[in-house]
Amino acid sequence: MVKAFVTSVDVAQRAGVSRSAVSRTFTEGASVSPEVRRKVLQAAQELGYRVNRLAQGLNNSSSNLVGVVGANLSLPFMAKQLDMLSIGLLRRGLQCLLLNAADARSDIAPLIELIFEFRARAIVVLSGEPPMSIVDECLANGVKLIVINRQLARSDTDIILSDDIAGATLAAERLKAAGCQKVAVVTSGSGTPTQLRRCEAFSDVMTAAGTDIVVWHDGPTTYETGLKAARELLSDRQIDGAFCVTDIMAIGFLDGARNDMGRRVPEDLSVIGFDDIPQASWRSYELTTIAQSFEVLTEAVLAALDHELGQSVITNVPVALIERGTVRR
Amino acid sequence: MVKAFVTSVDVAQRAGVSRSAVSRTFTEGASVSPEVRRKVLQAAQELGYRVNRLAQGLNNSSSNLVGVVGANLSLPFMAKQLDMLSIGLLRRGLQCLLLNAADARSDIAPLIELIFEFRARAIVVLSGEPPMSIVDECLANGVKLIVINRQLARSDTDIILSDDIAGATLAAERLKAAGCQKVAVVTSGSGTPTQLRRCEAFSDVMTAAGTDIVVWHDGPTTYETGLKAARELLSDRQIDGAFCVTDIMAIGFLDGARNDMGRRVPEDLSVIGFDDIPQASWRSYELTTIAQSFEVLTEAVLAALDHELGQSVITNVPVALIERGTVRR
DNA sequence: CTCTCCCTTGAACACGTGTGCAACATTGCA
DNA sequence: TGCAATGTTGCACACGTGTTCAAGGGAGAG
Repeated sequence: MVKAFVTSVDVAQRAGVSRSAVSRTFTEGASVSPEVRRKVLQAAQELGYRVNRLAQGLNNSSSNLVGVVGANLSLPFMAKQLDMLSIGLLRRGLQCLLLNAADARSDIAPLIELIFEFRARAIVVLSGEPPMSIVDECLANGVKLIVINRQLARSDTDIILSDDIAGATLAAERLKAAGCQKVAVVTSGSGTPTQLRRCEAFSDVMTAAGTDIVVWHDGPTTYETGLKAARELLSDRQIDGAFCVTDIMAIGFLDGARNDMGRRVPEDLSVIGFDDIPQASWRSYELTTIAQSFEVLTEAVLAALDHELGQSVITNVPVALIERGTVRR
Repeated sequence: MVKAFVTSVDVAQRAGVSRSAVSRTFTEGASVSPEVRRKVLQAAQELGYRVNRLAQGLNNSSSNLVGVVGANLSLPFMAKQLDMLSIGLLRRGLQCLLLNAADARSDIAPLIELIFEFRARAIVVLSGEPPMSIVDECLANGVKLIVINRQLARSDTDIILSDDIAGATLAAERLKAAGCQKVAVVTSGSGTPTQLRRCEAFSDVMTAAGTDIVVWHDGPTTYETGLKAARELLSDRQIDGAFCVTDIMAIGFLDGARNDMGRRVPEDLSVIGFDDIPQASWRSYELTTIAQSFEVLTEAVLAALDHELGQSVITNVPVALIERGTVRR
């Protein structure tokens, strides 16, 4: 350590006032005379003073940090979510403590522990399942817990869910309207609640309509998984429709169907995805998909930050069918 | 605030020892008897004690935080970079304070200010140009500054650069070998140092070889920009090669060339990109590109964290040509 | 038994801030 | 002039740690 940071004591000394005056100058709505304020600001400027947020946080036993737990940040859906969230937090004067769980199936408990240790104001879980015990600890310690698209059977936590069931139903109806006779459902082997819900809701509608369905699940939620699904499924030439529970897999599936399995889309095969990631609109795909508004989702998280502690607000992010070119009209 | 967190005083009381003993139990290499340690650990367990990292940081006037400044996190290149970096930091026992600059051209000074206020151990700049004054402040306050792919003419800062010049040269040689007669260079209008270097180095090689080149630049670094470039450039039917300084633009360019401008790739037109983002290997693109190893880049950043303060280490991340299918053989 | 040495323990301080409280200065009004 | 009311200022405390320092205690050697 070469030299310590400038403290409020230094500033006070230079300005010839008490340390309290310095603190008050930088505190919104505190009572300071214009004269003192001017002197303090000048001294602070000259010395290069910055508030020590650690001390600040220690003092009011809470920081402005918000812990964000995510995984697979390079997947488009997660990246987009994190991008918008981190901007929104910053705009609200909050800072984003990013904890990357690396693997979607890894245990996030130690990461949440870390967030506690920093006395963060809130925890946002984008990936993984928080252990139940955490919920109580959050409540006891005044930390807001916000859970996105996770299965968490608690009535005292903010939960934000994209409307998977409505979305999957929209997808099913659309494929039925396209006249599909035998339909594949493609999902990963990770078994996240979101994917399970989509899968199940879709299957329900289809079986109710008497349409043949075949469910395929394996591997992580990636492009390669979609590709693999196409190669394995499409040897069955009867399959003329597919619902991929995630755009990233849908895109892989499309590529496999066209390039490896010689299908024309949408003439021979209709494909529909979920999420509306940026790549879905790329010219090579023009993927018909179920969109969930990233704006609405982000706003919901930010709004949840202001909710009462222990209040349970379940926000459903609305979905909409985006017609592009991968389903027969 | 419903209730305060458990403190070391509470634990000490319960265990019937002094607070020092508690602190020592949780400090690596401190001297505690096995008996006391056991009692402390048990009490801590029962009460749910966690260290307060704010107090900890205040005490040793430095936190384990590392400030990361980025922008456009949803672009694949940035997302991948952030993903690997945040994992690496966590593995080393450091926490990632993510500051999203939103726009690549926006001023990052206030964000860096924030990092200072948190007494972070280091600042990693992935996007934007830090003001010169920051460099001195970092030095004065013992904060490590690590700059990635930025133009920063300082000899006392860690700078990590992908080898843009070598990469651009590789690209140029490859297009020459493909027999291209008139070549376009596609870059964004943002004028980031990396893009400028690639653009310039490529142009140098090509003009030296006497090959016709036309430089196009406009808009942000996005898919849409690449698309637009193709539409505007390819009315000129003489153009038979293109170097896009970023994969994301190369992919847009490819889509525009094939779908809007009726070009066959690589028969009529050779396209080469830079970065080797995940999408470049997707079956619909199979983009020939210049790869920079994300692993090497990340390792370089992590290694830089251990360097002496004020030491200048310029790391060149090596590049390699990845042959796929968009350049004629 | 005495002395030395080593290990363990608790008290006290420092880290930098926000704020309650009491003292003080100033103004307005009667 | 006297008094109340208002606005400003400094002192002192609390926030929760890690660490220095001196003291205590036990063991081993002479």
